[in-house]
Amino acid sequence: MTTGPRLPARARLLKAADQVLFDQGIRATPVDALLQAAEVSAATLYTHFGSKDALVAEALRIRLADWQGVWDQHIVAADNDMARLLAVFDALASYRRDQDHPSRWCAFLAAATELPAAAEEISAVLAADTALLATRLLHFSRPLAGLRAQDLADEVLLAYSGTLTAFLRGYPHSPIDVGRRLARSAAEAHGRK
Amino acid sequence: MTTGPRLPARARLLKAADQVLFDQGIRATPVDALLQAAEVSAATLYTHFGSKDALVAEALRIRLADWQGVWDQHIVAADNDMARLLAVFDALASYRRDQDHPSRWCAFLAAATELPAAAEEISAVLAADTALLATRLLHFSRPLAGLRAQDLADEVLLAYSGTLTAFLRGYPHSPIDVGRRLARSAAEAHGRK
DNA sequence: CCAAAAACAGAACGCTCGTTACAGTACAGT
DNA sequence: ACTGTACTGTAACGAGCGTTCTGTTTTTGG
Repeated sequence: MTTGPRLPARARLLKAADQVLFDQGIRATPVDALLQAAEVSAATLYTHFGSKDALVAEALRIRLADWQGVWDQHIVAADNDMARLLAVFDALASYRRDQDHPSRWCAFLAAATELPAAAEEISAVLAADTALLATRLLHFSRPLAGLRAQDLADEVLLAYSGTLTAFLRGYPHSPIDVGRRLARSAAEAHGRK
Repeated sequence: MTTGPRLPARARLLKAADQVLFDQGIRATPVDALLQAAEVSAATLYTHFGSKDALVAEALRIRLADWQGVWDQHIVAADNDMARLLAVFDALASYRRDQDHPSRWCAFLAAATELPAAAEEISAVLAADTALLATRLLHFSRPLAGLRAQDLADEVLLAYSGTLTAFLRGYPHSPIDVGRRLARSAAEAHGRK
């Protein structure tokens, strides 16, 4: 534990939210548990965020930005078209290995499921995540599938989503490897034509 | 509307649970809404099931049995190895087309997400669903991938799960078709080797 | 060093939800 | 007709939750 000089209350709250909420469940975690994890008083939470939902939304936005950053790193490290397309799986592996971001499967999909009547704010993050994936995967699909790029991008997004879901199923065959294989064979199939 | 001679209370409850709970959200739907949808009084629910969670569990078990039945039909209708492997996607399409079973994406995955501290009873259904998928897909993979059957089965399960998740994302490119394509190219890739 | 802002602990409020209790009604089988 | 079972409508309870309030203490900056 790198306990440093103790973060300010707002940051502690966001960190606790990210670590507890998306791992134990959003609705299943009462505000009190969050306060305890963040070592913060109730009043502080509500002066900073106004509501639990707003804190959830902010934590989701930050998680999306973090995730995007990790993905970026794996993209620049890739040295060919196929590796760039598959970088999303390496990014997922490294993001999940990071103990700072435990989560049962996917924070965005979980939020959409747990808060169906979610404030615009919350469902917007899942939309943003989906849009980010769709845009980038389409971009990386072009050199591999040409006119069929959209089809390949759809397929890789599906493989990626399936990988996330496999964590929820507790399926034992290292989902990330399976997802990568699936995406690769889809890409090769398009390349052949 | 085929309003028949009105089902008994227990059946009305299970039907309402299946239709409302898995579409609007399990936790998001209060018991009162269920009672109203089933046209049943509170006492009746609790004499029959004992708790909301028990009703959820029973509705999930029935849904799994129904789904398995639909899948069965599409398996026997298939006339070659590839069609049998891909029948799971046709079954999904026909199950979703059925107005009796609306659901935002997948009842079992939703239940696992919404009720993380779920009674053994509830999480067991997701485990049973996963086991059913794993077993059957492995069986249908064998003639297509031989020794690599397990790998292919894992891949198809991932494609299937990804398809379900795509509904939650609201992704616009008919997820079932994408999933089927993905599964097919995985199978062909194994067949080639 | 002092004033202003930020954070604190803890109690309390109001609401929703799951669940139960109660008294009354429809209807089956014998 | 009688008895038991299934069901109804309504009201109430108790717990848990998100949120707010009060007064006090700590931190910060000029």
